[in-house]
Formats: sequence, C-alpha cells, structure tokens
Amino acid sequence: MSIKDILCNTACPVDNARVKHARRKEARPGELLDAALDLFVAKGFAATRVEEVAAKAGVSKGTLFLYFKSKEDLFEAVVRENIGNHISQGLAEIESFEGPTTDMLKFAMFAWWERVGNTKASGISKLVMSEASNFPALANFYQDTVVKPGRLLIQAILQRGVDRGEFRTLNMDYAVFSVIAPVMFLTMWKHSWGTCSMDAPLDPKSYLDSQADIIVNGILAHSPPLSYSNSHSI
Amino acid sequence: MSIKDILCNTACPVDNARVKHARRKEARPGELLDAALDLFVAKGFAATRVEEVAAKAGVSKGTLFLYFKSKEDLFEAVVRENIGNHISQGLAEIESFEGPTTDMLKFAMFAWWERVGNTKASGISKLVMSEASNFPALANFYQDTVVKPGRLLIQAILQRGVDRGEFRTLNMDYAVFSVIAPVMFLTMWKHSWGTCSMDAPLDPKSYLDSQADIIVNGILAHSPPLSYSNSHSI
DNA sequence: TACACTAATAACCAGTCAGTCAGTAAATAA
DNA sequence: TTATTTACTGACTGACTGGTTATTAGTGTA
Repeated sequence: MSIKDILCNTACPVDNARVKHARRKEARPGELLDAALDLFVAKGFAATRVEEVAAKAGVSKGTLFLYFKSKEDLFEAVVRENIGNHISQGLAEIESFEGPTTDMLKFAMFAWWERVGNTKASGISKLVMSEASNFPALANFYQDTVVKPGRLLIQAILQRGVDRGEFRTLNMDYAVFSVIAPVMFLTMWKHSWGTCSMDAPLDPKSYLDSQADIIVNGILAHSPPLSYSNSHSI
Repeated sequence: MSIKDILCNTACPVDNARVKHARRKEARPGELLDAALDLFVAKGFAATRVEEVAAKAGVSKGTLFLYFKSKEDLFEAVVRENIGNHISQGLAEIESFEGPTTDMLKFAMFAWWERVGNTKASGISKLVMSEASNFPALANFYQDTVVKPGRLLIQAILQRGVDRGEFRTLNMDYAVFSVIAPVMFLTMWKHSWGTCSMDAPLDPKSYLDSQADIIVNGILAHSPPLSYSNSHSI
C-alpha cells in the first residue's frame, strides 16, 4: 500500500474516486499549499516529505515540482500564503472602537485567539519560530510582515489608554510584549505540548482571561505601584 | 577540505595540533555533548549531522556511536545533561528568602536569566519546544522534569504573596503563566530572531524589568481592579 | 620486546529523499 | 479523425547520511 493509497482514502481533495491525470491547473497550487500547511505544522519542515504533500493533495511528486521549484520554495509559499491581514484588519477595528481601552485590549487578545490562535494559521507562527534560524530570509520577511506591525498594533492600543489617562505611563518599546508574550506563549504551548499527553491541559480561554486580567491591572492608572526595594535582585 | 578540517582548525577541543587516535575515554562523552548542544541549538535536530558533531568534538563519527547508541540517544542525552537542577536550587533559595514577595518574584525572574536564559542551556528549551511533537517521549520527560517543577516553584512564590496579604487572590493554575510566559517568550525570541538581523534588538534586562514591573503591579493587592464591562469581548 | 586489550578510525553499507525527465493522456484545434 | 499542446505521472538518480565493522594504534604489563 503506497503513501498515496493511505492518504487518498481519507483526505483526498478530489472526493473519493480520484481521477488520474485530471487536469486542474488552477486548483493545484492551493491544494498543495493546504496539504503542505497541515504537514509542515504537524511534523516540521525537515520531517515532512514532499511526496507526502503531493499525495495528500492528490497529485504525484512531479506535479508538485511543476508548481514549486523546490521544497524550500514550497515552505516559503506556505508561510506567505497563510499570513493573513489580521493585523491591518485589527488596526482598522481599533480606530472605530468606542469604550474603555481595557475592553479594547481584551477584545484584541480574544479576537486574536478566535481568528488566529485557534486556527491552522497559528501553526505558522510556531513553524517560523522553530525554523527561523535555518531560514534567515523567511525570518526577516516574517518580522517585517507580522511581528513589526503586530507590535505597532498593540502599541497603538496602549498609547490610547495612556493618552486617555486610563493607563499609567509605560515604556512602550517593552510594554507591548506584556500582550504579545502571553499570546505567543499560548501558540507555542499549544503546538508543542498540546499534542502530547498531559495531565493538566491548558484551557486557552481561562488562560487568556487570567493573563488579560493581570496585564490590565498591571498597567491601569488606579494607583501608583508600592515602592519596594530591589536589594535582592542580581 | 572536509568538515573535520574546517571545524578542527577553529574549534578543536584538543588545542591546535590534534593527536589522532588519542585515547581519552573519560573526556569524550562530555566533549561530544558540548559539541552536540551547540549544533542542535544552532541548527535543530534534523539539520545537524552526526558527523559534524563528531568533527566538532575532534573525533571520528564511529567514536560518537561508541558512546551514544543513536542520534536520538545523543539528543536525549544533551537534553538531560543540560537540564540543571536550577529549579530545586530555586526552591531551596526561596524557602530561606526574607523580604517582600515582590522582591522574591523579581529575584526569581532575574536569577533565571543569569543562570539559564543567558546561557547555552536556554537553547535546550527552544530546542525541545521546537521538536517536541516529533519526540513525544522527550516532551513528556521535559514536562515532568522542568515544566511541572517550574510551575510549582512559581506557584509557591505567588502563594507566599497571597498568604502574606501582599498579592490579591489569584487563580493559581493560570497565574503562574504570567511569570513563565514572558520568560519563555524571551527564550524563543532570543533563539529565533536573535540570530537574524534586526533593527530593534531586544534588551533582555529592560525587557524583564518591564515585564516584572507590570506583573507585580497586576497582582498586588494595592486596590481592587476597576470594574469594566466585557461587552466588547467576543 | 612481546603481547593483550581496547579506544579510535575510516572505509563501507543500506536506506532515504529531493529533484528530474521521458513518457502518458486529457483537452483543444484543425 | 488526426494533430498539437501541455498538465500530469512515476520510475529513476545521485547525493547524502545514520549506523556498522574491519583495521589501526595507544597503553599497560611482564
């Protein structure tokens, strides 16, 4: 039984009785990218065989190389394809947002979870973080396309809170990570330990609730922080 | 010019003129583990060739298999070797800690940076996170050995703060991640983007300062959180 | 010096896999 | 019906690499 037999029985995009030599030039790249996304996310770049990707997309290996010049090319295409415009969409949404900035911040975090974290797209983030050092060009692309705009989005929210007197003054360059870190951590956690057995699984909603609560309280202007010595810090 | 030639000229542990067939049974495993750590961290498990590891350790490939029965065995040994007893040490330290719990928490975060985050050992965390889904047994081992005790350590600190009335009541199962997430995020950041060129590099100390400040303020009992609507949350 | 023991080597092997290309067949034109 | 084009196939290849083994040589002993 071949790889193709195994995969085609369960996940063939051309439903059931697949027609060999069917000519579907337009649909192929998308189907290959979908298949590649699933496999790259599940197994990582190196452990994924191009023939698996082709089989899952219901084509032969040769066809894959007709549309992508190499495995690396396929990988980069997958990343680019799946980086949606959530950030620009988010920027548009916060501009028309009414109400306290605490709500806005929480909204942003939960919207991220619904639209990215809880979808296949979050696998891309984990993938890029894991493989970044082997693909410097891709890492830079991701920095420019996702990370940098994401920081600006969060910064815009925090700045609004500061400007309106809701938040205390913050070192913006670093405060943004109070929001980004827990969100990225959740992504990594989900794709690292999420698959393996665990006696205490992490509930994303409760996790985000807790994080958002602590962050919001941490940056609210309700009272100045108590003074405390730093004598024990090293 | 072979891999060995390249590596031995620059990084040979037996300084300069390396003696072939030198018999150093005791030193080999350690040198191999050191070499493997560097390469695994830099390139990941799959992309690292066992021959590279051997060459970097100043030894032939066959010798490597004399001390480790397979590449996976080497990988697991690297992980086990580099998981220090920082956590049990940390537990001992906090028991004798005097002073406010805010200091204790900050101390824990900065101590982690000095002892783990800023050393090669932090590469292990990134490595395991990245490869966990391909090595379930290792992932479980790491969970039991590092993640679970780490959570307990942070929980102990937070509980002390609550018990002494310094911190407000917290959902412990999730509050611990307020400390763990920024720390793990820093690790991932360092080993992912840290290597590639960036116009705004992250300063770890400033980052940890900012994170610790916001967390501490977020959990202090100085005043109840302002009530805010959740109407915009989805 | 001769011998036994074994750490270390280097050539080797067997399996894997990205990438190729000669050929097949579906679509379309003549 | 026949000719032409081209999406598609899959057997093949060549490079690579994890792992093995026959051989070499360092070391201790008599």
